[in-house]
Amino acid sequence: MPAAKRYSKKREAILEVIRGTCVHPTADWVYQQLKPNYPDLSLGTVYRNLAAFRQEGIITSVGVVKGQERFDAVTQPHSHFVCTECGGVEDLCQLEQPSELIHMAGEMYGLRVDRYQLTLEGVCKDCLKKDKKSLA
Amino acid sequence: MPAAKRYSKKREAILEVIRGTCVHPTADWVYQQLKPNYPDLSLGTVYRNLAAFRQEGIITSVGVVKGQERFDAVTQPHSHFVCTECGGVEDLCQLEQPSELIHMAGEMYGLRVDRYQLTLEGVCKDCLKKDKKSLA
DNA sequence: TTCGTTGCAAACATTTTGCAGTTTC
DNA sequence: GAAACTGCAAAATGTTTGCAACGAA
Repeated sequence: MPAAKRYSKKREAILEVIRGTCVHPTADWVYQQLKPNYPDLSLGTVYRNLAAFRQEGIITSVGVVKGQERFDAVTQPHSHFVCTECGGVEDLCQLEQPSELIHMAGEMYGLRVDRYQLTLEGVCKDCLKKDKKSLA
Repeated sequence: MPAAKRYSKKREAILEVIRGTCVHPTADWVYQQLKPNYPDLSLGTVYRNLAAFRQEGIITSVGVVKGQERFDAVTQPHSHFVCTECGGVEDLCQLEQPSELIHMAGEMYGLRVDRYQLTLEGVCKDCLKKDKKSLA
């Protein structure tokens, strides 16, 4: 791991992409977005930078959905909904966080809690609509 | 996918193993546990049965930790703590579930919520102890 | 005898890594 | 010029799958 850090146009672009979307992208999604403007971009670079961002705490991981890790530029705790049909991930910002509960849990169990995440799983609005249609 | 279902000693054993532990095992962990008693057991069989159990709702997935999926024989909603150092997963049964919140969220966003999960992430008791020691 | 189940190994998909060339400072 | 960054491709990892043999009903 490098001690100092240098500027990199591609790194900046990767961060911009993930900050500019709410789809909670995969590494490959970020790569596909940038490829047209950066034809010599490598998927490995995207992985490397995402890993670095995460370590710096600039981004966070929502978890693995259908085998692919999903990232999020919003690092403050908030809830997510994962659609098991389309794999979509939505923010549920209006859902309040059980932060007191979490704090208590740490003390109760003797743990250091760095992060927490409430994840709901089910079928999203669009997929529900599609499913209804295909039944007809 | 088969319509009817037949008995299988190995399937039973796999279920027994996952029901008899609280480590939230990986497929490979289950495999390693059974290998001594079932020398001709195949890892593929473990994967196939775990997938089937999950589809039947007999087991559930806690998520992917350090690249490996973790399973749980307890299917009713409860919270988990994941240690980012050792990869251990603990149940936090005493932590009450924000079930009303979840119910509201479904209606608010027009979603069908099938499952939810509160996951805390940090460093567990044992790893905290180890870390302290290695500092000395 | 039928057809679900399994072992085995090959196939797959995602992610990581080594290295040589390039870019930043 | 030193060291970080990148492209490329190979490697590593976890999981899935095809097929022939096996086993339960």
